[in-house]
Amino acid sequence: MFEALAQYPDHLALEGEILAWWETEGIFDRLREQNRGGPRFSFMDGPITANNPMGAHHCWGRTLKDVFQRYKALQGHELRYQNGFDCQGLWVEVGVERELGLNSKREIEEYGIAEFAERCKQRVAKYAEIITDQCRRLGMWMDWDNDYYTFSDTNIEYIWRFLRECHERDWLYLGHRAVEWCPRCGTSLSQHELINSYAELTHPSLYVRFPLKGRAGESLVVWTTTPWTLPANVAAAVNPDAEYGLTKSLEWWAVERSPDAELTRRVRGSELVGLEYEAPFEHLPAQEGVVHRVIPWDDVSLDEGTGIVHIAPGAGAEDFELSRVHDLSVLTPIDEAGRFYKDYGELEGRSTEDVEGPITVELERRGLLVEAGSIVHRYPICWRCSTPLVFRIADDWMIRADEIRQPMLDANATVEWTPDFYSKRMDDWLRNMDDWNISRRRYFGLPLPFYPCNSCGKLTVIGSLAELRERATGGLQQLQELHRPWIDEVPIRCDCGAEVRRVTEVGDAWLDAGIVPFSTLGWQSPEWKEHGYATGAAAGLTGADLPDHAYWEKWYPADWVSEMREQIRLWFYSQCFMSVTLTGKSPYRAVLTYEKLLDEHGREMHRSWGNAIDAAEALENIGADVIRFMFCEHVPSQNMKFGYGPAAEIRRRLLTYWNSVKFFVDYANVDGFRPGDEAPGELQPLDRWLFERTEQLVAEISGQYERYWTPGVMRAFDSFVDDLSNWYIRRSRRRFWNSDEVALWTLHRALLRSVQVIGPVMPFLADFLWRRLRTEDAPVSVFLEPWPEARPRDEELLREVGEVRRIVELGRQARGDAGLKLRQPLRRLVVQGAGPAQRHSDEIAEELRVKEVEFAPVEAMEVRVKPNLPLLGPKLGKELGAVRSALEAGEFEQLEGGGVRVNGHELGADEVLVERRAREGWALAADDALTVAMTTELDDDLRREGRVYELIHRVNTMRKDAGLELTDRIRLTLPASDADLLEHADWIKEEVLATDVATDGVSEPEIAKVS
RNA sequence: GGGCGAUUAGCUCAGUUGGUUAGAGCGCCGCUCUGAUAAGGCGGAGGUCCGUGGUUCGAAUCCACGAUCGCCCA
Repeated sequence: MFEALAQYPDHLALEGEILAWWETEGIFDRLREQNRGGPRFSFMDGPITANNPMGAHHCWGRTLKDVFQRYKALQGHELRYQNGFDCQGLWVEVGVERELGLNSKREIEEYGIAEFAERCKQRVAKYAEIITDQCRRLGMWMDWDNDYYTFSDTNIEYIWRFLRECHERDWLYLGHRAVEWCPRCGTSLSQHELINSYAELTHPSLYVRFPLKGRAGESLVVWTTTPWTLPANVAAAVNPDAEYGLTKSLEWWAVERSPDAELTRRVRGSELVGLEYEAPFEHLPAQEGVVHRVIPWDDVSLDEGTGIVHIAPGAGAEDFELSRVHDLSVLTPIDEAGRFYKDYGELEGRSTEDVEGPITVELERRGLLVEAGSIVHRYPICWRCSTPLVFRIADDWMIRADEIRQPMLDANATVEWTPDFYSKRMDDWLRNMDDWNISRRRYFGLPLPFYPCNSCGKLTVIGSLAELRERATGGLQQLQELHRPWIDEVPIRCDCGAEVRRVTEVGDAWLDAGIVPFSTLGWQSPEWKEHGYATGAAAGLTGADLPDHAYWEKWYPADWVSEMREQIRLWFYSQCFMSVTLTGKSPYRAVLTYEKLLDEHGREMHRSWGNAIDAAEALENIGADVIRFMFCEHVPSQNMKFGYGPAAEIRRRLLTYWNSVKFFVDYANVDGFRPGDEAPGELQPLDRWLFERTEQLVAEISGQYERYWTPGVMRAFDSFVDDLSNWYIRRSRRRFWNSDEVALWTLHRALLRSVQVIGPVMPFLADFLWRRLRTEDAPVSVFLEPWPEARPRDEELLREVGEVRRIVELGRQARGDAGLKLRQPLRRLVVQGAGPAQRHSDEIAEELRVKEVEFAPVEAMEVRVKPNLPLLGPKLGKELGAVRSALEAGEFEQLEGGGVRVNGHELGADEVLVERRAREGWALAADDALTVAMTTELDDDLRREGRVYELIHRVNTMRKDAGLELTDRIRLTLPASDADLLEHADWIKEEVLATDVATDGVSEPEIAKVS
């Protein structure tokens, strides 16, 4: 017996059941055991930040990762299944700050860096556990006890090795420049952290007068949206080629920016260069000795502002660059927290926002304000805490990118990207990448192993813990892990003999993630250490081994990685940077990338908008299989609209498949069917077709998995389910009622195969169904059954049945047009243009309920003759246009055998397409290849048969309404007016399972159950 | 300003070598099947396949230019 299926799948319940069963039976372990020693499939998991529970968008990537790992495993590959957690850096720090209610670096330091680090570790441990549970619930099979944690000492040491390599190549330097700075976090951010972090903000829009010296009454007018930068002004830039004009109120503007003003003088920008002016805040101590001049700058825009740009090198990136060219003073107005230094008078200690009002008032008071308003524009904000960023001069540790740029481009050329155009995005990023700013002035992160010596000036970069120990002058006892504050208490001896302390900066978190192909695979580890990866902060969190170099050789580089698109400038980049530096080649061979998750109306998901769906919520309400189905069906290069509406649709679509299985189980059980290896009899044509159709499914789906293209997998599955349900099962229903074991065997086999190939996408449903359908000698789980090999297919048979289905469709269309419902039998059907479908005339007759089927030319009125383009295009070339219009105009002559003569060409029957219309007494439908026509005339016999079909339908509906079982027998009583139907009494009895049928004085048919 | 995508039915989206009447799901209307039945099937309405040029016998598809939107760089 097969265990019966409920009427509808309860996804949540069955997923819970399967999840528990996987666990108790150790299915995943058995799969890994089975594949041990198989060909490797190396997948490298990009670390997920263990700082929050998962959002719905995480399920996208996690689904894809699991789908392809499962597929490869089903093919017998050995996999590592190592999951990774991103554990340190600004992200985690900000989470902990919020948790503790800390709001500045000063408060963190007061709280204590050691305690703060402990809280960071606790937070990571907590969310790693939550994320793990959520991934499990999603059906992800990973080696959950052996995750990598990027804050392990092992990981840190490998980054140290990389940094020392950079130092040996002379790529490391301390950059001095204007950088984007988060005043709340108190650190600069690097190029790849700025993207996507913009907000529409309202800022002041001020037009300010800079009085020119020695030009009585004349002023430059500049425009600024950052009044706080005015106290640091040292120059004004004009476009040397642009035209500037003096207005009647003696103000200089670019002519283009003041088109309506009456100008008293016009000059080129170059003529203004060198003039000196009075800066609005030159009375401040910080401004002492600064000469304010007009400088030329080709990039001065004439699209906004006044065409004259105020320059503050200490508060803007381009301004800073200009300061080098023109030897300008650099005034740094604000400190790490974004507050004014003390030589800025009464601005001291105030934030950039706080001073906006006072500065505006002051300008107004001194008559320097031409116009004040406000502007809404896109402005960069901190990616973690959303504080608007400012520019600051800072000394940051940088890695030079120029030397590695071309090798990285070369490496990227070897990578197979899906979708392929992302390869160009990566190239573009690489061509444009700046030097890598790796330093963050923070607490819980990778400690940069930089020890600059104040006495001899040498920079020592420590490459390993062993080296640190060797060179340490103290502090080793308290070094519990390679994190602040402990690491800061370990000074080293410089080559010159001086004691040197580490710089206080920590590293960019993308160093942590990028080193993973080395740290987790034991790149330079001389020996295998069991559980050796769980070092430092990761101790106790994971049982991961530290493998040896041979292992690295085996598993590097990854065959495949998959992350969202923004990882191009993050993980794909940092990983590639580090790999190309250390090995000269790309760390991954193939990449699958996907876009962004939006809500179901296409808006971004935001917690504050109330439209965000987190993973827990989605899993509880939608279920894992349906979520996975949705992600797999979606084309990854497009943003995806996710929500409960689309989920409900998927659930409904899955019903057809569920019903197909349920149909099989119900009938197999009625008959006590036990499937064997071999068919229990000769396959009928339709069985052979389904057999081939199933082979085709396997081949198609395998091909789509091979190209990492889940939409192709889903399309193949969808069309198979349609063929299975709406052709094979429907056509074969009668055979199932009659316990035809060959049909049951064929259907069973098709179901097993389809369950198997869709298993990677919907693992719960697949195993649930597999467990009901499997034979006793089959593995208990679908994931322990080797992937089926697609055998050579009988394409001819697939085409043949395709043609039959097309004929039936056209026949239904013809019936519909003529208003003849299917219950009314018709006399004759003529099909023209059919090939192999001729072997299926009985099936066609039955589907279309006609008495005779004839394959012959249809006699019909010919309406139009059209050229068969694929044939005639190549043959006629330019002539085709003339032939086409002649045919359209009816200027042709018909030939024997269906050809035509037109414009001097003789075209064969296959080279033209004839459109027809039905004659009187016929219903007709046609496409280009096939024409189907049937007689519409009814005689008494046909009408009577039609009534019998109506009766059977009605009685069966009554049976159902009366709640009878499929096997219950009835007695049927008909009204006297239906006496003529008794001619078909045997047929009726068979169809409604009646022991007898008779007429009586009833007005409507009546049924009674026979006990 | 440079680069990468997208633009197809009311909505959501497919469309892999250029081919006749451009598809699917949802929604709407009508019909229909019925031992899969709170499903299924058929049909209809609804498309200048963003626009303009070009290549070609033939373009949603290839090329160029432009528009709009999204993303990346400057």
